[in-house]
Amino acid sequence: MQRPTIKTIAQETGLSIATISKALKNSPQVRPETRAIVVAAAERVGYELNMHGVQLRTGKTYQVAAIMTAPGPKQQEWEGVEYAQLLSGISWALEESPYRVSLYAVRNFEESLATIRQIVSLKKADGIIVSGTRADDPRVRIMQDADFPFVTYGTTIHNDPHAYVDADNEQMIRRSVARLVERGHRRIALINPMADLSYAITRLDAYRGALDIAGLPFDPALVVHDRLTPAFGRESVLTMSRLPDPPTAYICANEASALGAFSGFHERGLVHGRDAVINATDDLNVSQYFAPPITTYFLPINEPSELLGSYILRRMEGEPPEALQALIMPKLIERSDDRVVPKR
Amino acid sequence: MQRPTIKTIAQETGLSIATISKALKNSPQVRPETRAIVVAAAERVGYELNMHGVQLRTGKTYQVAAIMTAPGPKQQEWEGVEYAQLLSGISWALEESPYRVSLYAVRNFEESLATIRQIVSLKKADGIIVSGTRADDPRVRIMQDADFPFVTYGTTIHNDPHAYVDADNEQMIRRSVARLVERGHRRIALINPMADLSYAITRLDAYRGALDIAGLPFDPALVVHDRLTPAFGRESVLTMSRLPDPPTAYICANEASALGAFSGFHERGLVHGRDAVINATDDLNVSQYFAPPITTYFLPINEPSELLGSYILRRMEGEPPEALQALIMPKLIERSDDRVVPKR
DNA sequence: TATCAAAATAAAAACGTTTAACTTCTTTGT
DNA sequence: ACAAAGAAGTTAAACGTTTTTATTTTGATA
Repeated sequence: MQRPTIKTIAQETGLSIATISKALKNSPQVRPETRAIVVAAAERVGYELNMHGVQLRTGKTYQVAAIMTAPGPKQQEWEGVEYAQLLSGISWALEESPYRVSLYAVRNFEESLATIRQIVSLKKADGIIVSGTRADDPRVRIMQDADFPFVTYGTTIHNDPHAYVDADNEQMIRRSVARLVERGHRRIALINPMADLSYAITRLDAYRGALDIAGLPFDPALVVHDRLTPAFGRESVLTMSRLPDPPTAYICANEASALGAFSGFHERGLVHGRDAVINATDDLNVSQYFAPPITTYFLPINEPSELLGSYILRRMEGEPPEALQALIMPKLIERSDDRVVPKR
Repeated sequence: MQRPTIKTIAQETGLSIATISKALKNSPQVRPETRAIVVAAAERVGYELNMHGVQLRTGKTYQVAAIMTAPGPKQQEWEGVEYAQLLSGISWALEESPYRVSLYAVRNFEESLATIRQIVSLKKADGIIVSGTRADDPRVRIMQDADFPFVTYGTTIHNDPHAYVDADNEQMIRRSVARLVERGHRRIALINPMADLSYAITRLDAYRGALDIAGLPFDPALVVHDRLTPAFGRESVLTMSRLPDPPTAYICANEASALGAFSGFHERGLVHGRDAVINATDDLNVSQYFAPPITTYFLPINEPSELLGSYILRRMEGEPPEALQALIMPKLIERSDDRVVPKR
């Protein structure tokens, strides 16, 4: 027995396939009574819309492309693990819609650029979600030029306005620094993501601004940029703790680097809360299990990810991008006093 | 200007669309010279196959459904993070093929069952990759009954043979236990995944077998089953360390639970290597950053994930499932001596 | 050179849907 | 009472491909 089509329903009801099609999509051209008959018949025969027909006819793909930048296979590091939660959040937001998440794993920025170019020009999806935005992001421009719906996870700085979701990095860093200064810290390290990422710049600027306000000097030796792996956090601590005037606080951009920082503490014999402290930005709620638990700004990743999903839906419906911008302020979770007794 | 189709090429070359179609798929029915002409023309006009037409005509979807079981949004726990790497591995394995990974996030087993039922009956994908297998898995049976290509990440115990990829849990646990026994441990705890998962049973059986061989008694109080979150690892340590005769070694099923176990150590004032030790199964290579680093069986997750990708491709090509089964033995990484001085 | 089989190409139908254009029927306004 | 307008439905074409069937071309043979 074949899968029923609108033709099946047409025969079943004696109506034409055009009417069936219209009835099923609630066109005002068909009478409510007729629609009821059609719907009943569809129900009876177990009809389900065949997307392939729709896609061919309308050119819509009903796919949302999620561009996932993950390091290559050789690169065995704890990086980008929050992507799992990000994807599931997006997927759930699309659940009630006919759209599916189609995954495009890429190794680096260039690949993501090429992939996006292809998706846009060959219309392999109806919308794109992309993360790891740069200050001036060519991918954003490509999609804007083609008038292609997209949402970024992360802001840009020099691009025209577009739909985005991001944590409020600016506020987060300003308050982090201010709080540490209040607690007597004068040498605060910033473990920052890759320098070309937009939020690295935002964080750095906020950091410098906060230092200014506190009347503290900016020391480039206390700022590092790289991929946010544990290895990076570890190396940073190993290096900076050897400075003549080492930091008493480390602000880590995520939990992976914070974990690595702990590893560096262990290696150097540093004790958290005595020699220095670690703060972090948390989106997996894992810092509470560190020993000791650390103070973090916590933004449960499902929030931005579900927002990404609903934004791309609304963007594909034609809503203007200006209405689809969210900066979310993470919640401060103070798990540690974070005071450090000044040496001597 | 419209996107070129085979019709464009037909006009361009003066051939019929049937010939174009055949030429482009290397049918022996078309002369090499003709094919050359067609290919050249296709190149010239920048032709790309339109999948929608193909899909409608052939019924193939060129989608591989990846069923991702992730806890609901409220459930803010570090769980299932390795899924990100899993998905990217699969996605890379499919890169050269026309197939794409389509993501289906589900909250629990029942949802995954329903989702798979739907994918199979409505043919929403050409193949399925599913994880979290149970000893007797109804999803496997559904797919087998429908003769639907699939690969599981994880074995089953009571199902008919099918394609799978898994770590060799049996060997891993046997050797883990034997190694700990060699180092003087007589009370070894097993932090195991949910009891209905196939690998929980495999691990438990191996654990009992290894204890038997070592002449040690089996104590049910030393075995716990639950979702592998840090919270679970932590709770397990908090509880077990209060036993009259507490364990001196904890074998954790993944890194999340191992991290939680450390948190439990910290809470109880236990020192790793003095009071007890933690071993784990590692697929993200993160245990090296614990303080102190712990001994693990390491299986870089990209290995099984790329295997999953290539297996599903071969399965969709019609290879028999018996040829597509892999049990991978993780590599022992001894980061700690793991001897514990007996109390008193 | 005529014949025939084989090889190469063309024609046409089909996959399931949407939609523009058309027909029929009913209602409304003068 | 009748034309015009509106409502509800139908017809037919179209989206881009594959594949079955039909037709033409080619080359070998008698």
